[in-house]
Amino acid sequence: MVCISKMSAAKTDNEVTPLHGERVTSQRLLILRIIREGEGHMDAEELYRRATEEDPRISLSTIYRNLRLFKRIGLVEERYLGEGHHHYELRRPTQHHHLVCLGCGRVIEFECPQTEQMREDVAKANDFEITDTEVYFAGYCSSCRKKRG
Amino acid sequence: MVCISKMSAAKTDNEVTPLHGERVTSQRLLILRIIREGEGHMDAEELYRRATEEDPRISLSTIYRNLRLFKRIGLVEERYLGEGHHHYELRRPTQHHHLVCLGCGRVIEFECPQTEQMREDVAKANDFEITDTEVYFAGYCSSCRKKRG
DNA sequence: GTAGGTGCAAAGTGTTTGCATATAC
DNA sequence: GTATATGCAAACACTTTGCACCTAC
Repeated sequence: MVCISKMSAAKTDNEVTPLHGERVTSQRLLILRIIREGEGHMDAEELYRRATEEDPRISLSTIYRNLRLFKRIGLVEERYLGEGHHHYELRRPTQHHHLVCLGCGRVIEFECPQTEQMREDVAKANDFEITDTEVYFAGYCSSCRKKRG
Repeated sequence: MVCISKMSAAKTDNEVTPLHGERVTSQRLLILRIIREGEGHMDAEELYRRATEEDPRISLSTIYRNLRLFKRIGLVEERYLGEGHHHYELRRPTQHHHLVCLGCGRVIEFECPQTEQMREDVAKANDFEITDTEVYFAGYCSSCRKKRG
């Protein structure tokens, strides 16, 4: 379930409510829906590809413009998982992190309660207000390890 | 002190020893020295700018090519700290992580012993061999918070 | 009606590559 | 001498922007 500050996306498209002067356009609904359905890590290109299937006239700049918007209003999070471009996912209430296989590119999500404590410690120690947290591990999964001996 | 698998850089340039067939060129020495002296987070452009001051003929592609080499042989680590490009730093024996101010761009490093435990847990749970670890926090430092009220 | 969003094509970044020349070994 | 690095310019991939048209409010 998504329900954040300025624009919120509910279960079905038509329930989306703009709360900030951001206009509700068919493109925005479509993009949000695809991100939601894609659950997980999609880059702009993939998002564009899928969007085009439903609305062949949609443009890549609209994708990028709206990703930036969604990011800004906190609906979507941007991740750099080490391949030269970004992945996008809906912001979820529970923090979760990423484990990436450098062999096959597979991305595994995991949760990590310790992070919360760490975050507080670091915030306090540096007098920061921390708004973003990310833990990133990379390595090789068991099947990729087998392949390379 | 830096002393890793295939090529090692010691205190002064001339002590550098290639251990892997990688040739020791003046450009490589220069780049490594600048990364070392720059201590911290320099992007390729900044590295290039400084290198040009000492060797006006050095080219940006040499910078990139060698950054890739250094990364591959484990001398240097690449970090994406969220501004559309990478930062590079010498690999150090102690794991450290990054706290970035979204207001002024300042990067603070911190260490975090808990991460080691986390890493082991995640590796075990997913049957991974984890080779890279990164914890990234972003937010606002105290002076940027004041500015924006 | 108007501020704001879209599509398109063009421009920007950051990064990589092909090739002839130069250099470490 | 030969394999490997370099410099240069050209190509790339990802992302942003300018502008005329369109649409949500």
